[in-house]
Amino acid sequence: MSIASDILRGHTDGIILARLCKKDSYGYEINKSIQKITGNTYELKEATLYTAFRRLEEAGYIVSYWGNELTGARRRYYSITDSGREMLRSLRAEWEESKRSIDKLMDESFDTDN
Amino acid sequence: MSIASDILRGHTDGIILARLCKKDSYGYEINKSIQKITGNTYELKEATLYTAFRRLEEAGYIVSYWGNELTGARRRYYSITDSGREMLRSLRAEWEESKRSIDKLMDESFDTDN
DNA sequence: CGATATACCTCGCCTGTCAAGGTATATCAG
DNA sequence: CTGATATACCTTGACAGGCGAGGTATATCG
Repeated sequence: MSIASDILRGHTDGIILARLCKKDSYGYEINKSIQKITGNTYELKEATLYTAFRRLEEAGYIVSYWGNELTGARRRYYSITDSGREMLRSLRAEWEESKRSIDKLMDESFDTDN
Repeated sequence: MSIASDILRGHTDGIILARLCKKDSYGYEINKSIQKITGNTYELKEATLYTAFRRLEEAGYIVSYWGNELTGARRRYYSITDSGREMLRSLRAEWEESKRSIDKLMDESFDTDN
């Protein structure tokens, strides 16, 4: 099962930052690791991924540099900044909070008496 | 803390259907109950709510009818259809699945060895 | 030599959110 | 009686993120 793009939206930035918080990486690798971790459930389309990189770099959350591969295609590496780490912290908190809310709202047993 | 609109997106339909699965209701009441349940964390803006009703009704997931209030402003009630109940089942499943994936991806302790 | 994997990128469409604006009824304080 | 607030509905247009479709280049393997 693949996840609707409307659900992906809003998590893209956090997911990328979370990956980069582990280690510097590049587009292709990040994409593969996301697929691997989720067993192909969650997939960022390339266009989505690269627009996200532009957005995050412009916002100062990541910086990029070219790798010096001696063979194969060139890679553009990304590195998370302090400001990016802080953003990530806040996105994780938002995720926990929204998860709780959505769980309540989607739960069939939950009820109000208003 | 309020939740970013990019996270709301993708859950709006499911949340509305979940509310209507309990009982027929109308826009204003649904909105208030969402706020109450989540302690004002999750808030659908009116414009968003009413666009969602149009969308869901056009898709055949809900039907509407005017209430016969003897006093106060008129209310348009919504009722979930069989097709809507089926959609809700599938949205709940998608939520569980995406929650698991995003949890893994946002988790700081999780790692790959690729 | 053609297919496949790695690796990058952009353009333009589509869709859902929402600020801003509007309508109408009822209640309550001053 | 007047103004504020709550209830209750609605539309328009701007905006932003996802992504289909298209493109480039290198390396490997049958």
